[in-house]
Parts: sequence; structure tokens; C-alpha cells
Amino acid sequence: MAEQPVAKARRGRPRQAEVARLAGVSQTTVSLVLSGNKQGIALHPDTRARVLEAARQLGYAPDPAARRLAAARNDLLGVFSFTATFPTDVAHSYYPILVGVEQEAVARGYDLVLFTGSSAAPGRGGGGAAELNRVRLADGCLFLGRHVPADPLRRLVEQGYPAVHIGRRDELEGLAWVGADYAAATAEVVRRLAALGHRRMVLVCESDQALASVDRERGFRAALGEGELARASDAGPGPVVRVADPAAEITASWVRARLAEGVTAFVAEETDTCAAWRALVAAVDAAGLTAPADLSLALLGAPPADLAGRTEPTGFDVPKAELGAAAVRTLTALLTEGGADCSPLVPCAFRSGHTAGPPPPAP
Amino acid sequence: MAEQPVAKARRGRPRQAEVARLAGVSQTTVSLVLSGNKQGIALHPDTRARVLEAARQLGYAPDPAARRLAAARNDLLGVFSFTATFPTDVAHSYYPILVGVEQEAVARGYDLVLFTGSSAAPGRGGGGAAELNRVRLADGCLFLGRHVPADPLRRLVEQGYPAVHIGRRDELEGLAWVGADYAAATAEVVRRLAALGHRRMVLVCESDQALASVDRERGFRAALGEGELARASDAGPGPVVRVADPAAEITASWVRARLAEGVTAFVAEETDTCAAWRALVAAVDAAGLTAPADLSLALLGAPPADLAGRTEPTGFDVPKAELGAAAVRTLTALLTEGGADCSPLVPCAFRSGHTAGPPPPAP
DNA sequence: TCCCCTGACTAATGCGCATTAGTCACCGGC
DNA sequence: GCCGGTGACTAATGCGCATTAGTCAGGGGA
Repeated sequence: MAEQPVAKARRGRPRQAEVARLAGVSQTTVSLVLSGNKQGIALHPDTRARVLEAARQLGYAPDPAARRLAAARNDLLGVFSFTATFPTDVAHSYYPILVGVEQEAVARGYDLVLFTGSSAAPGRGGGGAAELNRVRLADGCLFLGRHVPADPLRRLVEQGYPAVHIGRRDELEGLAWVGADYAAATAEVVRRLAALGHRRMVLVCESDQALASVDRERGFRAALGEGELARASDAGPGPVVRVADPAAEITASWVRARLAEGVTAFVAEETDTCAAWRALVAAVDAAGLTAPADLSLALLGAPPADLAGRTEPTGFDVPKAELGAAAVRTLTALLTEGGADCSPLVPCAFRSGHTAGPPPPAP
Repeated sequence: MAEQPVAKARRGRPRQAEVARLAGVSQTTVSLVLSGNKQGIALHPDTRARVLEAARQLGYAPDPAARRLAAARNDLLGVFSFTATFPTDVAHSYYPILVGVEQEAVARGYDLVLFTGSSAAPGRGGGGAAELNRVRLADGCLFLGRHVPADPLRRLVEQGYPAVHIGRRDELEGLAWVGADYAAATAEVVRRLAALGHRRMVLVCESDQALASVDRERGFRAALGEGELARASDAGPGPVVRVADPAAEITASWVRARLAEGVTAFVAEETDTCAAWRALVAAVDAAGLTAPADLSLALLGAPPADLAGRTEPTGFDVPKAELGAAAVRTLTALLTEGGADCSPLVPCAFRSGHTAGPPPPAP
């Protein structure tokens, strides 16, 4: 954190004392009038009007730091992400979430403060701790992405700071979080495929052991277990295939081998790169097959932006805006009631798409 | 008694006084040790070590609110846009700017506060003025988009509030702004076309009288004036054609008529809808012509997202991220030095594209 | 008439920290 | 032995606000 040279940033910034002088009252009165007079102290309408007029005239705005220090609140919600909040590389992945966060925050009368954890935080002891500590300026904070360092975050939570993590994060005891219901959505996709007539399907996972991935696999297995599917899919390499290098392992011949075993539907999960899905699509292509005529494909999530032009994959959409909104709701519940009891899981919407259909008649 | 509604966030948080007690020194000393002792006051290594150890043991972390209150600044930069900061519809238009704003703000140790014009702030009088007043909570503020109401903004500026507008905005005396150098970029495009051999070219403008449009036209005319181009292009309807309804006016026959007059290059400017460019492309298409074989096309700006798949137009790119970064630099200069003397114009990068080439040999 | 309300405010305090003025023991020099 | 000067700290102050204790004039009730 680069310290600025001594600067008088708030040159003309009016304070309550100045409003008070202009209105001919005391600073206390100004505070009383402007903060809604929660003490129930009676005030003359005249005085009130004078104060408001003076404040308006001076363009008074309360200092959030002072408000917060005086043990009140400042109606600021923090949004912290360890990487840039507006990422350039993972194009727009957080953006839709922020849309939801902003809408909900505005609706509830909060402003948003963006805290970005700079990867380079040299000097100060405690490393990332200092970074995370800044969020205390806000009444509460949303944490974005699984790269938020656990230790400082735990400290924050232990000390009672209202925090909500966006994305499943239950390794931190006591940390509230909201997440997409990947398990249910995946199960829904499996059920839809089953309804189309598929009896045997394979889930292609990347080796990434993200929580979201675990959820999807759980949902997948659970849904398989519901019908005859489990037994049917258990043959061959099993219903879940975990690959380290999708492009190399998921080939045309791999697809043909699965088809020969009776697999008729292939499911991949969305990841940062969507490598598994890409590999799957490429392999099907290379095998001279097309979906949904020869086999069915499903993507557990949304396709990456650069594949936007292609056939819309069957699967589900994570309602990212809704996720952000839910996070804000949970956080404000924490702030006002001291406890959040909203469900942390946001349902995903099934997306019909055009890559799944009835399995081809057995040869 | 317990606090009523607001969660007591500062439960177990140690403060400097406690660290001081543990280390057997005064609070001042703790502050001195922990804040790097900028006063150059000498401290015993022993004392220093004791304090650091005590702080570590207690898990001390400074309260940012107090720190900022004492420092008389809050290291917060506002970002205000009259429409939602994260618009859902024109999602991509502000985003790249925000990327630049965030990067530069982080680099300079500032956090960002997002203000949304649409937020309902009841109670305060003054209508839209009150909206803008909220930004005073930040040390300074960036304003995005030309829909920021002029009157309240003027008031802010007049009262010495550090504000920077993103996008040219010189009708407000004293308001700092940063903008893209459309004139220079346009001139560059003209020069490139001239270098390719074009002697006669037409700029198609929409009736929109935006400042950016004016700049482009100015650059266009200026560059024409440099060579033989002006005289050559002055014939016919003149070098600049302003159309109210591009789709209706820019037709295949219009293009043919211009070609017949000797025009070999057509330039359109980017607008929200890019109607002129779309019309031009459609008209060329309808005339059975192709660029750059039969004629050259250039777009002063970036093509809209839905045309991303098509041939990349020759023209220039507005470095939006750089624009955001420049705005932050200007604002911080305002904050620390009291005056910004950085150039408000950000150069645009020429984009070769594939729609311009040498003019076809005269028939 | 005195006293105690009550209404409408104001003075004073403190949040946690940074900063500014001390304070005080010790040391060298004359 | 006295004095000025360091060096190493501490007391006090104030940032801007919310909150807690007043204060003070006017108005019944006894």
C-alpha cells in the first residue's frame, strides 16, 4: 500500500460543525437531525428544516470512517476479491454476480466499496491479513472467489465481523456463504437425460478438486442412483471419469469406445477453461458424430464466451446475478438481525439447449 | 447492557492500548512502532521487539476506520454513473473502463466506492443534487457517461470537490476530464487510407451531435486538409455526410453513386448502435461489392459485440482501460497536488483490420 | 411560591488511532 | 557542579461523528 504524500484531500469538505454554525444550532442537533433522531428526542420542525437546508446548501455528506468509528454503521457493504474484481483474463466471470450485488445493495440503501487484494503486499507483517483487514471500513463484506486467503478471513469471522462468501466455502467454521445448487442442478440434468431414454451416461471431470466439482459429482451420482441408471452406468470405466489432460485423453476413439459400451450421453462440467467440454466437443467432431443425433452432450454450467456462437449446450445456467443478490440478502440479515437463516443454496435453471435428445436406436 | 440491532463487530478485537499494556509501553509507542515510525523518532530495538511480539500475540490489526479518521482522508475513490454502474444491457461498454480504474486505484492504494444514480435516497431534499452529493463520502470521484446531470456536478466542482469526468466534458468550466483523442485517431486513419492511395473519401456521421462525434469530424477534416485530399474530397456531397436514418439513406445505390464520383474509401464512426457502420456494410454487401477489393471501409472505433465474428474493420480502438487508468491518475493528482496537469487526452491505437487496402485501379 | 416535569436543545465524552508537544534520565563539556 | 543536549519515551490532543449526560426556560400542580 503506497502511502500518499501529505495531502489535504478534504479541503472544502463540510462537517457537521459547519452545518451547525450555518443553521445556528449545535453539532449534536445536526447529528440528531441527519441521522434520523433514533433517540426519540423531540425536535422543532423549524430547527429540523433549518438544519436540512444548511446541510443541503453546504453539500454535507457524512464521513464514513467517522461514522463507523463512532460505533454506528455507515451503510457501506464491502466486496472483496483477492484477484481483481474486474478481471481481464477470466472474462467477465464475476461481472454478472456484481450486477446482482449492486441491484440488491441499492435496493436496500447500501453503497458498495470494492476492496481488491493486491497480490503484491510486501512489507507489512501478517501478509494478506492486512489486505483483508481493510474491509472493516464497511459494515460487512462479501468475499468473492475461492482464492480469498483462509486465515485472515477466519480471523475476521471469529471476531464477529459480518462476512458472506460467494461460492461454497464450508471449510471455514462459522463463515456464512451462498452458492449455486450444483448438486440439484446436475441431478436435474441427469433426470432429463434419463427421461429422454438414456440409460448409461458418463460424467467427464477435470482433476480440479473444487467444491463445485464435488457437488456436481455428488448430484450426478445421486441422480444415477435413483433409477436403473446406476447399475447400467457402473460398467466400463464407471460413470465418472476424471481426466488430468482432457485434450489428450478425451479423443475420438475414447468416445467410440464409450459408445461401444452402451454409453449414449456425455456430461462435462464447466470450469475456468472448460477444457473437458472443449475436448468432448472436439472428440465427437473428430469421430464424425453429431449431437444430438448420434449421442447426447450436456454441460454442467455455461459455455465459455468464445463458444457462444456454437450450438447451445444442454445443461444448466448458474443464476449469477441471483447469487449476488442472495449474498447481499444474507449479509444484510447478518447486519440487522445478527443471524442469517436464509438458505445458502441458489437453484440453477435447466437449459434445454440443443445437444441432447433421445438416444439413437440400438444397432 | 448489550447492543441492540447492530452486530457487535468489535467484540474481541484488540486495540493499541491493549498491546501497549502487554508490552509495558504507552499507546503512542505502539502506534509509533506499528506505523513505521515516520517521524524519525528513535526507538530501542528491545521496545520495538516487545511491542511487535505483543501485537503478534494479541493478533492486533489496526482499525481502518480509525486510521482513516485520524489521517483525515479515507483513501476512497468514488465511481459514479447515472445509470447502474453495472448495466445489464450495455454491459460491455463501461466494463473495460472499470478494469482500468480498478487496476490504477489498487496500484495507488485506493479503494473504490460505487455510487449508482438510480438509488432512491428519500429524505434528502434537492432531487438529483442529493444523489450526486453522496459521492462526497469519497475523497474524490470519477463520473462516467454523459448523462451525469450538469447542475449538481457543477456545484460539486465549484466547491472544490475533486472530480474527474470520463469522456470529454468541457462545457463545465473547471471540471477535469479525460477522453480519448478521437481527432488524432481519426486523422491517423485518414492518413493511412491516403497512404494506401485513396484520394477521395467520405465520412458517414449519424445526426447524433456527441462531442466525440465532433472530434472525429474535426480530425477527419484536418487530415483531409493536409494533402491534396481536401480538394479531391470536396466534390460531390462533400467529405462528410450526416444522415438521420442510416439504414434508409446509406443504400447500395448511394454507395454506387459515391464510387462513380471517385470516392474509394468510406469511413463510419462508432456510436451506441453503430447504425452508420451497419448500414454501410449492408449497402456494400447489397451492391455486390467487397472490401477491401472494390473499396475500403474504416470504422472510427470498435465494432459492436454482435459483429465480433465478422471481418475486423480497419480503424482504431479506444483504449478504455487506459482511459480509466488515466482518469484515476488525474483524480489522484487532484487529491495530492491540488492540480492536475496530466494531458486529458488518451491516444487511440490504430487497428489495421481487413477492410481497407489500396483502391482498385481506375476503370 | 416552590418544585418538579417536560420539551428542546447543548456540552462533554469517547470510538481507535496518528500526531504534537512535552518529560525525564543520562551524558559530555566547561 | 551546572547546563545544554540528546535519546527514548509518554501525555495530551483531535480527526468527525454518535451518544450520554446535562442545561435551561416555561408550565402546571400542590
